[in-house]
Amino acid sequence: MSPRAEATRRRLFEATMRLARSRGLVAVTVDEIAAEAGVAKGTVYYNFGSKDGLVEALLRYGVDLLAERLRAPASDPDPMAGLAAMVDAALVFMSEYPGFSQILVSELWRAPGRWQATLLPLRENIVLVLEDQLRRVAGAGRFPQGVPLRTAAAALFGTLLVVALDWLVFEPGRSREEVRDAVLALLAARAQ
Amino acid sequence: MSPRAEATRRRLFEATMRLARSRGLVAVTVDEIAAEAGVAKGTVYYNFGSKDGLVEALLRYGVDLLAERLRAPASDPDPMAGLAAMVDAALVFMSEYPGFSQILVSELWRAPGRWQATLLPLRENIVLVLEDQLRRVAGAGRFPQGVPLRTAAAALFGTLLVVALDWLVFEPGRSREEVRDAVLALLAARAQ
Amino acid sequence: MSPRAEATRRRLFEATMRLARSRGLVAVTVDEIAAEAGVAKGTVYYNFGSKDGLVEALLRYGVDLLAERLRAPASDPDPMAGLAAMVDAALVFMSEYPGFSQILVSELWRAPGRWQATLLPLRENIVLVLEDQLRRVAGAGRFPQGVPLRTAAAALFGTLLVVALDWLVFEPGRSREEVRDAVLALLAARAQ
Amino acid sequence: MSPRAEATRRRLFEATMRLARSRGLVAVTVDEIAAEAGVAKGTVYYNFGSKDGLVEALLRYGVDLLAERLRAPASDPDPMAGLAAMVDAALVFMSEYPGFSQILVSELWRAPGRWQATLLPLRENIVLVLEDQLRRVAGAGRFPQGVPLRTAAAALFGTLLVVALDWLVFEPGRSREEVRDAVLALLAARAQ
DNA sequence: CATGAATGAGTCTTCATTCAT
DNA sequence: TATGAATGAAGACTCATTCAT
Repeated sequence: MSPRAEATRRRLFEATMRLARSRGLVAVTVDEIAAEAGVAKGTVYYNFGSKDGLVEALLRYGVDLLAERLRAPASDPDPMAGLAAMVDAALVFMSEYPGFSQILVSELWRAPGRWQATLLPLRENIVLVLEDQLRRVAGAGRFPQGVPLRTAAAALFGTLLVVALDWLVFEPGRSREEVRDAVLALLAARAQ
Repeated sequence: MSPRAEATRRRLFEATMRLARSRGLVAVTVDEIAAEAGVAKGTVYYNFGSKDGLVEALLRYGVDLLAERLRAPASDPDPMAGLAAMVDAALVFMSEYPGFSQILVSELWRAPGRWQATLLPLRENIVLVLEDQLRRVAGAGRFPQGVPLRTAAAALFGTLLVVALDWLVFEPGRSREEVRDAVLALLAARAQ
Repeated sequence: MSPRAEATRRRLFEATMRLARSRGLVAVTVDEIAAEAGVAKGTVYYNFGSKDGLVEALLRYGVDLLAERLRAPASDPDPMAGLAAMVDAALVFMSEYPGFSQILVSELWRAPGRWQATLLPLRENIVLVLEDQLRRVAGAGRFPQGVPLRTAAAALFGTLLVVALDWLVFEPGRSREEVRDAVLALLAARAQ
Repeated sequence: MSPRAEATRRRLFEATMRLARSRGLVAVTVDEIAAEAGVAKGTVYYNFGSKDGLVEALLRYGVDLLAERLRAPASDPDPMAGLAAMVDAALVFMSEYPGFSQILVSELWRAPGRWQATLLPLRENIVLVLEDQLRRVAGAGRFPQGVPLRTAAAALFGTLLVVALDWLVFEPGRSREEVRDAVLALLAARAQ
């Protein structure tokens, strides 16, 4: 793909996320997306084939970016510090891309949804990163017993999403640190 | 309102929830809703005036029902048992109305959303019920310090939603008790 | 179907035939058809579901009408007179519906075409009517041997189409009788 | 024109005929033609300026080729043998270029059609070749009186087209000789 | 009261054409 | 000379809403 096309695609992603935040993917029109990105409508179809194609590529793009951000703190020697850094990284991502977070929370639990086939493996990606970290935390004896790590990781992902959105939508004045500490405090993953 | 009209309205609500579960409110058409409910399209307009009118009435109906279910366990003399019963009641509601839960998670954090004006006061209702219960738990010394009760209640509501949806969509085989215990274990409210 | 809907459909058929004559079905837009018929565009979709649906119904409508016209002279006791009357009936139909004739000649020999599945059985209908008549002519000893009746009937149908169109497009001044006699003279189906 | 360009143009012609056979000229896109011919889309515009330019060149190319094929048997000293050879040559051409034949039958009788201005003189060419031959047949006393030769030639052209298409589309198993003999038998030109 | 045929503004999509490289 | 990314006017189709019956 040419660098020019690459840039065009990224601009279409950003435009879509900005617009979908308040109205949802379905209610955003291709005309609006093209206008917001500063390209002609045909360009969307030249690059993605359809509105659905654009959405699918956007979901991949966003989730891959989030997973990459989450993976960075995994190497921290202190598991609890690493977990805190992951929570923080997630909050950073979600405040950078509130539109994408809104899209995720809207689309992730449809049964079956138009993009389930795309989203499921992507979600798996993220949950695995979190699960690995929780395993390290558990290995350090700092995770409550009785909850399967897979379940805890999935719950952590969902909780992060909704807490971040609560923060961004209803209490944008609070600092990221506050929110991060609240999440950690609400998780049982703190010292006994 | 006549009992017959009442029944028609309820059937339209149920049809809407069934259809919106996998596609979202915006993507569901009035034709489909009428067909699914077994009435003529004109009947929707006769009863609700518009699609938005139907949606608004549905949101009120669902949230009021959920709030009512949550309020019942508040009278339990043991705050922790009451909290557990509330979590359980929420899970019961969400498994009874998975479509409504999906609608909530899709619409609650739009900024600003088409139904924000309707949803915000309704959400307030639910969060307040949870906050009151958390206050009782805190009064019994069983809630970690440092997290404002309002924030904790809001987070609890979101977490309940996403954990319930995780359960219903991805692990429908698990029992409600398991899920409830996982939620309680993951909340710091199990301190001591 | 209500009489009102019936009338609407017929008007859409007539409008489509008028417009398709000079440009072909593909080049005619649904907007134009609706405007020509004096209804809103949505009415086309309410009645036929799609442009293709309209075209398919139109093909059925036109071919059935033609077959009906052709069947009338079959009862003539004189087979040659009956054949002449059939040729005449076909020419009458084609001069009444030149647009439909143009559609037929454009669509009949696509391989495979979008409406082949619809057209093939319809064409069979017409060819059978002609074949039956040729069989009566042959029974009276007035048809050359060596050409299968099926083939002759199919060829007669095609020839009628193109001769009628030659007449309507290039020599509209000639009378129908002249054209009919030319067709009959060019066919070997005349006295030996 | 360079030989290479000549080859490119011919490949675009062949691609267009292949694609237009089942869908018609209007429904075939420049993208498809370029892909089928194995060249970039820009090459079409480089060589023909527009889609219409390509189509016009194709019509000229095909009709000239057909006329050339038809002219060859005109020198046969036996007019009936020459006519039979012409019919045969036409059938050979149409079986070699079924797509072109389909284009002709679709476009020839539009009133007025997009390519009428191009097609009419071309058609005149072919009809004249046939008319000349019929004149020779009539000179030998083997053509029925009462049908103007111009009309008979035009009808013969149309009949050849539709009989050939009937053959190619509905009865591809039959031999060309059979079809040729059927055409001749059905023409009154076999008188005596 | 209820219906369903009809409406038309608004969407998604196509595709002939242009033009920078 | 050839390419293919980009364009935007135009076309197929949707769907909330209206209204005569």
